[in-house]
Amino acid sequence: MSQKVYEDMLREVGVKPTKVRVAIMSFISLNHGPHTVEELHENSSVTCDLVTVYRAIGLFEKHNLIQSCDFRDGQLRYEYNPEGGDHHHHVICRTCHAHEVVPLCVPGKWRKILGKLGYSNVSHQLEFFGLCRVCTDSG
Amino acid sequence: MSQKVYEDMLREVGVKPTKVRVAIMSFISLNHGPHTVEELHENSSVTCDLVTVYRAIGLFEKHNLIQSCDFRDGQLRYEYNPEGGDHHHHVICRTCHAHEVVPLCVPGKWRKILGKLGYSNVSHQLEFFGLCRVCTDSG
DNA sequence: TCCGAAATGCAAATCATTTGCAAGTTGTAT
DNA sequence: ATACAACTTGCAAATGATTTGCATTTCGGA
Repeated sequence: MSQKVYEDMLREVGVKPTKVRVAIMSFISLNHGPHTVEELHENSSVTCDLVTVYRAIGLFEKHNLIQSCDFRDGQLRYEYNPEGGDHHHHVICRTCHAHEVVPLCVPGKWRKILGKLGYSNVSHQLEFFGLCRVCTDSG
Repeated sequence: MSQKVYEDMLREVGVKPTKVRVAIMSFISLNHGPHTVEELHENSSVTCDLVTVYRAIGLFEKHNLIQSCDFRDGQLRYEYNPEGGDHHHHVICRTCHAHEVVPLCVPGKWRKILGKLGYSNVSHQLEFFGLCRVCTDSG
């Protein structure tokens, strides 16, 4: 397979492409939707300790290969961080925790502002919280 | 004092204005900057159990009186959620955890989009993460 | 004043995430 | 090839914010 793509992806940011890391990176790249660490652990094509998954995603996130989402349900989720286009966020129901994609992202010009503040390598985490239609009606 | 302001603020959303809640609400309204639960517990003008603070902010957040910020350092922070103007977000250094205000917020028109998705009572959580000047230089 | 619902304090549980350490793996230079 | 040093992994245990259960207290309305 083209493991190579993911190996290179890791090498590019200075992360040694071990078997486990490549497997997780591959899974996260190919499967949409933010995944819990548990999910990554269960579904990646390589068997490893849960701790190893934590360590891998820690690295990935540090190097901006993935981004985290906080649905406020006690565990973080992670999602592939595409360089360009497909960036988006989520809206989560405060009551039933249903969630869906919000096809919006913060304006590009904000990067400039953050640059002026002296920050480099900036990522962001944005989630919307509200009451979904069902919960609005029944609440 | 004009405790009354805060009592009314709570009553308006259907939260019984107990002494503790009013004290916390008052503190959070008057003191800028996101506060950890610990900080609220220590600095509010009323002595109460830490658990009570958790329960109070849980209520406040549910009713959108406050918003949470996740600096990714293991504890959530909370901040007064002003109806109109002063809304803003933060940028946090991934390395040294320094943080400062980013005087930006998501465009108002997004509310409409979220409304169309069927969500009411929408709030959001937005944080930027990057490397501050110091850490960029030394890293 | 009395009653019942809601709020609080205290103690203990929960549970995602982190850490320490020993063992295994990898790349590199000899 | 071989050996070394650095890095990665697994396992077990710790950490620490947040939540939960329950008995007691408080508060507003009858």
